[in-house]
Amino acid sequence: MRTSTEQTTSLLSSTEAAVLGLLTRGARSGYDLNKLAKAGVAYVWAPAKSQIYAVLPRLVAAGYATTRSVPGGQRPDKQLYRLTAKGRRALKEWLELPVDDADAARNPFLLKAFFGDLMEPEALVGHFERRRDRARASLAEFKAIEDEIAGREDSYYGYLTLRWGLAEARTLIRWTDEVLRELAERGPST
Amino acid sequence: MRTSTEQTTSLLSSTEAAVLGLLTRGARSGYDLNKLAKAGVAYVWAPAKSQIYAVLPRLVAAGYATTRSVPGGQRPDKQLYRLTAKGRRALKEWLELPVDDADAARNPFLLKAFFGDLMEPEALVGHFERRRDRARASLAEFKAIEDEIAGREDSYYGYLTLRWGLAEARTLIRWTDEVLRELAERGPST
DNA sequence: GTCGACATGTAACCAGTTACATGATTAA
DNA sequence: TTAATCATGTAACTGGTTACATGTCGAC
Repeated sequence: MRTSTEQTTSLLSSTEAAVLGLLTRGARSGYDLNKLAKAGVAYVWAPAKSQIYAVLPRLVAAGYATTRSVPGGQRPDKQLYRLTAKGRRALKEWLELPVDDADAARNPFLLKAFFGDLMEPEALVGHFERRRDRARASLAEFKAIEDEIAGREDSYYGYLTLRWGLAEARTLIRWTDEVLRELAERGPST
Repeated sequence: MRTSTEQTTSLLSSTEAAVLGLLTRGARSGYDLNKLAKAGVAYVWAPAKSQIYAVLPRLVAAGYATTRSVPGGQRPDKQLYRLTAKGRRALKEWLELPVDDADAARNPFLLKAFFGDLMEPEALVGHFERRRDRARASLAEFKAIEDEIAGREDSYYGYLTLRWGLAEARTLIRWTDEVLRELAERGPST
C-alpha cells in the first residue's frame, strides 16, 4: 500500500484485497469480517483475526474505507467499516492485475514426501493417510456446500472456486490412494 | 530452532529442513544448494537465495552442520557445509512430525476468481487463460522430467511428488478449460 | 568487450502469526 | 457454573522477500 502522499504503486496486499472484497458485500466490523472470512473465502484466503484488525485502519488511512462507531451498549463499540468508491477502484485494479507467475511453491507435505527415503516407512504412510483423510473430509464438506449454492446465480464465482476445491480433493484422494497401495506393496516385500 | 541453550522444542523451519534434506545428498556450498533447490525441490519448496545463506550459519550454530572453507583461488572461498549426525536426527524428527492440518490457504489466483464479479469479464478470462497456459507449460515440463526419472529407484520419492504435479496440472487444465467455456457462453449472451 | 557462471553475503523491509489483555452477555 | 459469543486490539516475533554490494573468470 505504501502510505506515502503521492503513491504511484498503490498495490494492495492480498489480505487487504480480501477484506475489501468482503466489504463489497456491505458494511462490516472487524469481528464480522473475521467470521465471514472463516466461513466464506477461507478455502481461498484465511488471514488471522489480528491481521484483519491490523489491515482495517490502514484501509481507512488510504481512503479505501470509512469507519463509523456503533455504540455497543456494555461491550466495546462496534467499528463499522464501509467501502469507498476509491476502495472499490483500488480493489478492481488489484483484481485485474495478472497473478504473479512465480507464486511461491511451499508445500510442507510435499516436502516431506520428497524426502520420504529419510524417514521410517510407517511415518511416511501416516503422512499419506492423514492427507487422504483430510482430502476426504474436505470433499464431503465441499459437496455439502455445493448442494447449497449450486445454480444460485449470486454465488457463481464462489461456485467456480468451489469446483476447483472439489476437483483438487478428488485428485488428491486418487493420488494418495495410489501411493498408499504402492507403499504397501514395496514396504513389506523389501 | 530457538537457539536457547536448553531447547526442548528444537523444531526446524521448512526451509531449514529443505536445506538439511539436500545436504543428505552430500556436502554442498550455499551456491550449490541454491542451484540444487532451483532444479530439484523447486516444485515443492523454493526459498530465496538469501534465505539459504541466512539459514546455513544457523544450522552450524545448532550443531546440525559443519563448515569447511575451501579456498577459491581468486573468487571468494567456498563454504562447504556437511550434515552432522545430530542434523540428520533433527531432520528425521521434523520429517516424521505430522503436517500442520491448517496449513494456510492462500491462493491469490483463487482469491481473484472468487471475486470475479468485481472485475471486467475480459480480465477474469485473462486470469484463467494465463492459468491454463501455465498449467500446460508445467505439464510439459513435468512430463519431460518424468521421462528422465521414471523407474529410477533412486528418485522414487521425487517421482511420487512429481506425479502429484502431473495430476494437479491435468486437473487444473481440465478445470480452467471448463470455466473458460462457461465464461464464453455467458459473457457475450448477457 | 560483454554476458553469464561462480561465490558470498548484508540491509531494509513486509506480511503474517501466536499469545496476551479485557470484559460483558447469554445459553446449556 | 461454565463455556461460547460478542468485540476490540497490542506486542513480540518469524519466516520470508527484494535489492544491493563486490569481484573473478571463461566463453562467445
